[in-house]
Amino acid sequence: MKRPVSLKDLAKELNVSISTVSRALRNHPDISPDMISKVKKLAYKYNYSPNPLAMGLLRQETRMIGVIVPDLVTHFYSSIISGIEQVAKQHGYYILIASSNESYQKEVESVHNLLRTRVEGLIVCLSQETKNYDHFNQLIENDIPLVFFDRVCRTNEVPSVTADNAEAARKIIHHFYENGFRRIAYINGPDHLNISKERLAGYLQGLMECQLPVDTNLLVSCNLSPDDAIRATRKLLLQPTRPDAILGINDTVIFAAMQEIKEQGLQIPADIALVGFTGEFHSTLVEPSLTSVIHPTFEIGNEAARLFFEQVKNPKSTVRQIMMKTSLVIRNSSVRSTSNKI
Amino acid sequence: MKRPVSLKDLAKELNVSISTVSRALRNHPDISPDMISKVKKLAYKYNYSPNPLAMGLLRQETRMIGVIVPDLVTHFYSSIISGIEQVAKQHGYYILIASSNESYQKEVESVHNLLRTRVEGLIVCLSQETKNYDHFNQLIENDIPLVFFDRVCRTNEVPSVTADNAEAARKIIHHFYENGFRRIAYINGPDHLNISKERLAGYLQGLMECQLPVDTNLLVSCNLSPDDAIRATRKLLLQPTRPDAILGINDTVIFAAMQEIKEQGLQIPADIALVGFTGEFHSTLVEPSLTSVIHPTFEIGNEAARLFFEQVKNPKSTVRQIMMKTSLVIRNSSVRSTSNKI
DNA sequence: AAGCTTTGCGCAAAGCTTTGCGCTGTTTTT
DNA sequence: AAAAACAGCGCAAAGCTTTGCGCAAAGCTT
Repeated sequence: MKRPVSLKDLAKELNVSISTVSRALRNHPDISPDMISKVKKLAYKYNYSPNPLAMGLLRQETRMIGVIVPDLVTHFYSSIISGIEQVAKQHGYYILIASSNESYQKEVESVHNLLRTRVEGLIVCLSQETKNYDHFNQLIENDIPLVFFDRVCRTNEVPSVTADNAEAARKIIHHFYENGFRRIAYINGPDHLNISKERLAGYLQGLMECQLPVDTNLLVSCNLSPDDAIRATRKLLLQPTRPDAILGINDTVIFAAMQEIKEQGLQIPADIALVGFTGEFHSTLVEPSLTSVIHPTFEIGNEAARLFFEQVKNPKSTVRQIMMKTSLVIRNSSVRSTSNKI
Repeated sequence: MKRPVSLKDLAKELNVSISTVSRALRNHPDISPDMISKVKKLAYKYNYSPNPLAMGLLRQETRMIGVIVPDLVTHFYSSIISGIEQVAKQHGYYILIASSNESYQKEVESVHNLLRTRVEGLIVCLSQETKNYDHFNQLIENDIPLVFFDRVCRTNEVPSVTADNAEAARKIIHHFYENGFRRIAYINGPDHLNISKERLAGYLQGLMECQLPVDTNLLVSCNLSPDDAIRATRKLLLQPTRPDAILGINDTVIFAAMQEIKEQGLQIPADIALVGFTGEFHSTLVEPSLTSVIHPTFEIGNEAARLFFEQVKNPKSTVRQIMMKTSLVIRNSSVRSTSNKI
């Protein structure tokens, strides 16, 4: 791999100093028009572009953002990453992606690795396992830009973008209620996650508003793996009186539930209605199509990046929390009417 | 954002020269044990880590790989990216991801942008639109490491990783044949793509081997969007004698076809059998579950990265083409027996 | 024609790291 | 005890860019 041409190379060929070449390329008034055009011509010929390493060293900026997500292969995260990338690009920034694979250990490592590479800051969605948040101290203490999204923490110190989880869960309960469902179960995620807490709160509030009793038998938790979701579903189905509707903390969980319910020969939504969260792409393709809360993933990424650049511009900017509106898309898994929707 | 500590900072605090600090941290024999431990202690205290920009400048390496994919949100690509990332990490490299969004224009831009940031090379899957390959000249002429995967070009100059597309398509035809299907249609992708050509070749060979006639009415093309796939499907369904089986160039296409077929009130696989390509995650969730050729995506990423590092180590290494074995996973969309598989 | 301004360019430092070489002061050799 | 060896550290360059300042030559003023 040949070394790219540098100012030095151009300067040598033109028999001028490096500074002259540098100034010529930037149209500095000290440089004669003749020289400017000669330099630019040569630069074009050799396809010169400034070395970002040198610039980074000089300006103390790398124009790179570290992004940590629980996984790369879920549509939810990749779509958010797309959203981040779009805004980053507009600012001339690149993103460095690291996946925690839902592991606290790997998340901590990723934070350190990314900081070592001198990213200018981090945009992070916490791993499922993460309960301790000390690995962000270094960022916070040194005013290194940091933004959380979806799964967040330390919200009084760190800006974040989340969905209106409680509100969304509330709406789902009302939707179930209006469609005649009364024994509404909820498969929650790990207790320490904000998304779990918020959605649970919405679930409870929804029940209250609909004057439905809270039955703790209808409340189960799982880590977010399909296997554990199946286990949780079985637990629900073993109740003396089965739930007639299940809300899942996300679509992965609800897909697993769906599989288990079918396995047991039950009909959806005749026997049990389902509603998921986050609106993975295949919601429309499963049978029956899945009612789900759609997250504006791309926009969440956009907003997260914008919060990031707010901090880059002003390290002491106020800590803002952005809450994104979700929308409940009603499909066949939660309505008993014979008319097929969507 | 505070500046990270540098060797200079450590040197000043210890009243020694920068070189001494640098050598101490690397256990250089010229440095006394006392000094070494003093330096290391301080470095640990201040959490020192070498500035990669300075190192990059010195060693003329950035330890970054540019990766260009048609999109970020498909499981196929994000999984391959995971595979690339794994091997990259092992080598202490980071990857810079750019999405072409299936646009030739954006692909060309991405190549230039990434080269400007001084990535050490590129791992690329061509966009659907790309028919001209000149934007890779710069890489090839300057021995900058380059690897293609899945959608490839200039294979005598550039190493690549592909799937055994022809073989896979062939096997699908045989599978259809064995299950009693005779009018087998194929929805192909853009003609200029190698994956289109190869799968078409396998389709034709499969027909021949099964002694089925080639009916050009059963051969339609689409760009890879769901909308165009629906259009192509309609065209097939309008035939005087409908096909009784459809092979799609990938799962996105076949999902669209599935939707359209259901829309028209036809049964799968009773009226029409389906087989897809690339094995997106939700294949198991659709109804009926989709028979599909599974690509070893993660391994494709691994291999691509390995080919990349072969070039990094030896710029003149031989141009290798790796072909990965796929596997046909048979589910319900392509078998008429009453016994449910998977 | 002498002095002043302007024009056009080069020097050098800073940002950070590694490393060949040189330089002291001490220890060992004979 | 003088010479040789060695231990332990610093200088400076290289990698690339920008920019304040200095300097020379040319042009201008009166």
